[in-house]
Amino acid sequence: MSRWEPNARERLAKAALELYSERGYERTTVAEIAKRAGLTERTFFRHYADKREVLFDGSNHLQDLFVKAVNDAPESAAPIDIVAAALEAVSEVFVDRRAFARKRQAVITANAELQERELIKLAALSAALTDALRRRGIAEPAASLTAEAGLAVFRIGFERWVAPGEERPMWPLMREALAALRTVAAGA
Amino acid sequence: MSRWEPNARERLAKAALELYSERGYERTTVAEIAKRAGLTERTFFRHYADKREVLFDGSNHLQDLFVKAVNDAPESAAPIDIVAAALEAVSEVFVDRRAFARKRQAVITANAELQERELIKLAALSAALTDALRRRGIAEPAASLTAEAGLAVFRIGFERWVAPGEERPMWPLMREALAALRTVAAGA
DNA sequence: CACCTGATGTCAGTCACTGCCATCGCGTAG
DNA sequence: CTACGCGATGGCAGTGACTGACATCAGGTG
Repeated sequence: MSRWEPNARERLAKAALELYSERGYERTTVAEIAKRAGLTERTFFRHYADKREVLFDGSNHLQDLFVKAVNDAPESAAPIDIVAAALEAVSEVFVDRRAFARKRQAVITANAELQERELIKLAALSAALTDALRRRGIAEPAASLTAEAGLAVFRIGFERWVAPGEERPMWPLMREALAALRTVAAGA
Repeated sequence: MSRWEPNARERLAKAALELYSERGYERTTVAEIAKRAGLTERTFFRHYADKREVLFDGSNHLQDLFVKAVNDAPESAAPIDIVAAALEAVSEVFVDRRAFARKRQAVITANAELQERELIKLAALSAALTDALRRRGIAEPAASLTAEAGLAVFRIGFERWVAPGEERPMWPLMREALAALRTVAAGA
């Protein structure tokens, strides 16, 4: 038997989400999170850079997924179709995660600091997408705009997917948002 | 003669930008900013909610401008043309502010926390634009997407406008980015 | 002249976050 | 088998952002 319980990082993330849900982000101290996870405050900061980051562990994974999907799109695809393919691939991964996503999103929506962190994660994702598109030979500013527009679609689709009462899977919602973007940009 | 020097708020903003430029945001303490402005730390926090906000006093003004321009666009204009009109109106206001904008932007670019704050200000702007578009009868998700796409154009245009060496006025840069968006979204 | 108001100062306190050093079970070189 | 180093953790003091409560005082008001 090892000296410490395993999965310290996961225990911290779980404790944090619980506490943020129960009494709100601001009224939760890092010491409380650590205590619930059976650890100390100092150890929390060894696993997560700050009190917000504990909610954003999945961001890197999402970014990798997006980039991989862009890389895997057919050679001949137009920028907007590459983005569509990436959105479809990413949508698959969220199957069975709606309950967790709703809980997490409720916490984030209730606090401006957490929204800031979410926005910068999305901005990093946008930059990674832009890079991936440029590596496929798409020039600026088309690469940036495609990434930005694609993420706008993702945000709106995700927002609807986690909305209370919504039960459709993610991909159809993404497809709807994408169609709306095409219409708007065409000048309708 | 009054008891205190006037324009405390402006003095704080000026001192903050100077210090953030000189030694970086992180290595500047609020006490130092207050001291340079001839005030105390406590007074700083009476004028600005936090250490970051002192760089974002102009955000509300920008948002008002955007919304007004949307409201003033011709009745018959399509969503994307409303956004174009707003971008043109906003561009006028930045004439003669390039030096200040560059200094401020350099500080923000050098620090992740400041970028977070900038992103949430832009998100608030996006929400305000969405509202304004909806009040003009544009339905969702077209309103959101138009606002998001419009802001993507603004970000890219602004980025180029403050880039070193760039001397063209803002509006032509915005027009170029807008044209690129149309092309991308059309599926080219 | 007495009173009120608004902008500021003072001070103590909380909490996020960091640097430094100590602890100790475990694997491994010798 | 033993000594040694490693890795994850704890303990602790310190800095700095931010807040709440109370004091101060010039100038306007009745």
